[in-house]
Amino acid sequence: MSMTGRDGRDWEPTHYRTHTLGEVRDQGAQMIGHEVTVAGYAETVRGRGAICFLMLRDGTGYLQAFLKKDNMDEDTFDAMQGSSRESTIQVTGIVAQKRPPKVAEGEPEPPAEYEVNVTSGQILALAETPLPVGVSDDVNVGLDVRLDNRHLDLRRAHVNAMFQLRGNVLQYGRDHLITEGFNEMNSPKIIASASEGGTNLFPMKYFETDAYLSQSPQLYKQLAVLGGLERVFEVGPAFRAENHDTYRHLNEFISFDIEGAWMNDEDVMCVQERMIHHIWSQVAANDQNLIDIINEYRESQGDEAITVEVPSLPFPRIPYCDAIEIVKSGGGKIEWGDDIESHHCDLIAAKYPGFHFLPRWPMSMKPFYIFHDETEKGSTGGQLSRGFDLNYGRDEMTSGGQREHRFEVLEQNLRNMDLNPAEFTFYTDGFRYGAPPHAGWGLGVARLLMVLTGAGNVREVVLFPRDRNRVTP
RNA sequence: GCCCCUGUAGUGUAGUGGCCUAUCAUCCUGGCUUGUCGAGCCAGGGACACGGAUUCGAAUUCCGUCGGGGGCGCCA
Repeated sequence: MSMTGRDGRDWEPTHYRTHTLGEVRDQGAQMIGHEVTVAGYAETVRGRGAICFLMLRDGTGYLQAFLKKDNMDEDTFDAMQGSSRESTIQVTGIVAQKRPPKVAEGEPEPPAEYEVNVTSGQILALAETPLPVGVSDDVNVGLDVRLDNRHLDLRRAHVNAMFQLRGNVLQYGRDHLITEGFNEMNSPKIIASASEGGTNLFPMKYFETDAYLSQSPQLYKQLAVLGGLERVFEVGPAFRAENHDTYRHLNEFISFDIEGAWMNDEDVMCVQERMIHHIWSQVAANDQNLIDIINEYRESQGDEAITVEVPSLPFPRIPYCDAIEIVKSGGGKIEWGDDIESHHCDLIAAKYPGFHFLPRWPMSMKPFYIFHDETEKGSTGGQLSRGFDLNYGRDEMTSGGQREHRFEVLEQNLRNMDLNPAEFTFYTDGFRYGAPPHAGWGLGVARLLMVLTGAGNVREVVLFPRDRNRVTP
């Protein structure tokens, strides 16, 4: 005997239950008269004296347990009738058809529903009252209160759906990269020095030595490629000690990172758009139930429903020089060599609201390890690079590029940026013994989820976000 | 780091110097109810972030502290 799990597959029964709630709900017709043991959270407890209705919830759905004082031990009955919302309860009983609810004259009869007529059971864990976050309350709880009580927030249907979707998205991304020959790897998160210039590192003590939390797997995935793994990817955390406080930044975030040998920037942009296309296609094909749950909540809050529109390929490419012109013609103040800031992105997004690549940034704006072709110059004669971003609307999802594989050029790039090559040997040493041309990118998983779920804040789609003001829970 | 906004029961809110012994919903506690399903009915409970100032009088005005939100920079 197996039971039907949340994913629709057969699960082995466990010590605490013979069936899932969704299974009894869906297949109750064939189960009438059979004894089942189920368990779940008590979402509501409606008492009527000598009878009691317990609405149980597990990962698969809802099922009503019907308790009658005459049918069971009286102390057990009283305990369950007096239990608080969100307590976990196990019941054993006989599957039966529910009595149909009263319907107004002329209304159609609703389809048959099933319940468990309880004969025995126990409270597994009683919930304290009151709940800091009402799981089914019709109030709009603030994000900070929710994050302080994420374990309860997660019991809410739409929140739970978002994180199920997140897990699926990671799986679809992995699946796609594996079909393209990428090998999953893991890089160290404790490092002795910067693996990528620019951002602030979190210092830590590694025994008697100073060390840092890794800000990026950049160097390590390159070394793996140099070593002949050819195509690698990693899904892992990056840590950045920056004092930003916006809807799209965290100090710890998960990135989807790839690196591939014998590839240039255009090659890995193609990998990325195929991967995103695959993720969106799979979500559209498999996860409409989760999207529906999210939309049910959104509609209750007066928010517009989200739809999964699979983006068409290829994504538009808007080279930096063209992007500057779009910003200028939209009234933005910008010159060649300036960074494209958020308010500039708004102007570009007006023309390209979906996914779009911004390739060929000025070399002067990119790190020393980005590849450049000396024949590629910008409209004012500045050196262009093979670095790119991927934006969705105004938001940056990815940055990536072809990497410089020639040792001498790496050293020259450092000198051009007034950096001392002697201080970057941790990076450049890997390139002394020959290196294939290669390229890669890092994609913010939470930012991708924001697009997919319509979340207005990256914290919505990160279980336990870490920002400047939050290290707990 | 800079700029702007904000802090009222467990949660979400009303409140603009006296009508506040502070509104409403949800919630919580107790009681009634042998078919509820947004259960119902009855009774009860719970808050002005903290410290100072102005004033006859402060939830309301001002200052400080500590929280929270938004924007910018930078980034994924």
